[in-house]
Amino acid sequence: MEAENAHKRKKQPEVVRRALLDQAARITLEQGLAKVTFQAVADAVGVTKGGVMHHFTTKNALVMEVFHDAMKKFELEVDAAMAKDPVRFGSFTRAYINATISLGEKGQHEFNSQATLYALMLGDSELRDLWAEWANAQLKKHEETDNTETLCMVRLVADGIWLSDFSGINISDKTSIHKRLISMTQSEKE
Amino acid sequence: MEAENAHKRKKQPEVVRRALLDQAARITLEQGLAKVTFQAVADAVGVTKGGVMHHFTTKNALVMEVFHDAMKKFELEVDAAMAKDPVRFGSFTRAYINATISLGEKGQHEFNSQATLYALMLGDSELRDLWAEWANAQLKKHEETDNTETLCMVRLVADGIWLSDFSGINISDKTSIHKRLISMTQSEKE
DNA sequence: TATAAAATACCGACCGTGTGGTTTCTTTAA
DNA sequence: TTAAAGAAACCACACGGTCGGTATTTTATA
Repeated sequence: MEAENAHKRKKQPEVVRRALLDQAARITLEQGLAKVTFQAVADAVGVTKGGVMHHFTTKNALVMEVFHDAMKKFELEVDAAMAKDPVRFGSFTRAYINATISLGEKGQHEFNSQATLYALMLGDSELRDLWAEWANAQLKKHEETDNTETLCMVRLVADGIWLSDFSGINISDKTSIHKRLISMTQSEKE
Repeated sequence: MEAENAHKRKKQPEVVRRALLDQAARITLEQGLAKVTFQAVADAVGVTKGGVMHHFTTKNALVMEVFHDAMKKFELEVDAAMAKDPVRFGSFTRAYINATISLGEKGQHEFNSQATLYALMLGDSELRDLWAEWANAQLKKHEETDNTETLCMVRLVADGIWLSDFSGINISDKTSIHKRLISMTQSEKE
């Protein structure tokens, strides 16, 4: 996607739109919500500011779309993982921690949808409300299989790990904790 | 602190400075780092933009001071709690969760230093580095009494709870979880 | 102790820049 | 040929930052 050919290149609205969403999400993760400007997103995709605004009329609209996109991705990821899980009890929590904790090599921020969600939500109180509503709905949706206190705590640890990763704090043995969390989801007694 | 008397009022640099730091922290918590402008802080304290800039030459300087202030407060709070704790093992972790989790009535954001730290740090990558360095140092400082995996997980739960509170997600019984966390810090076996 | 001088605290008008947003024009696909 | 996709040149405004001024404290000196 070169900027040089300028607007002589082939028109691929869906491709451009996808790229805009992806790059906006990337900038959010790497530099924070404040750095997500029309110009920055436009530059990242190789398009002009006007081009971005053709797809997303306002900045708020752009951010909202990125947020909804990440929510959708996250939900799909969780649902897919749950579908593959033979055990019902705790299946949501297991899917949740796998989607939240990135076990790759540390140092570089994982580009997962949960991280995008958090980074967006933490920087904007309007999004925070949206997020809270959606997250509470998710919890309700899976309360039949995942409403014990232990499972709640397991998810909270996952959130804590994400926070640590995001801010660059050392966790001695993430893999070991991950295993332990998984095993905690497998005994039904409280 | 009235704006009307203009600059004929009595000069109280320390009082003004304290108020500026406090209000900047409050705005950060309630509206995010982006809304912390010279003008906004000035208005909140009842002083002019120039007045703010007399105390903090640049915005970065202001934010840094707020951050250091919150770090200091948090450290004092933790150290004080540890000093009162008769048991050595896990004392840092107990102090940490008490300083992090606010058990007050939900709905309104607790104005604690840990929350300020997180809200600031999450919105600025430079602060994130500072934070990571400091937090890692804190961990090292207390590794003698608090370096087991279980204690680490307990602290991660506390972080997760803060995140949930901050974003407005329901946690069924926070008090119960809190008790359980405390009890988890009291048996030394892994 | 009285008072002049120096330093400090604070005000308010101003500037440059970058941002979100508007408008108009050009290119391309249907 | 027409409507969508995108470019490009704008605009208004809020923000960070500068500057010169004024009132108040503090300090130095007689």
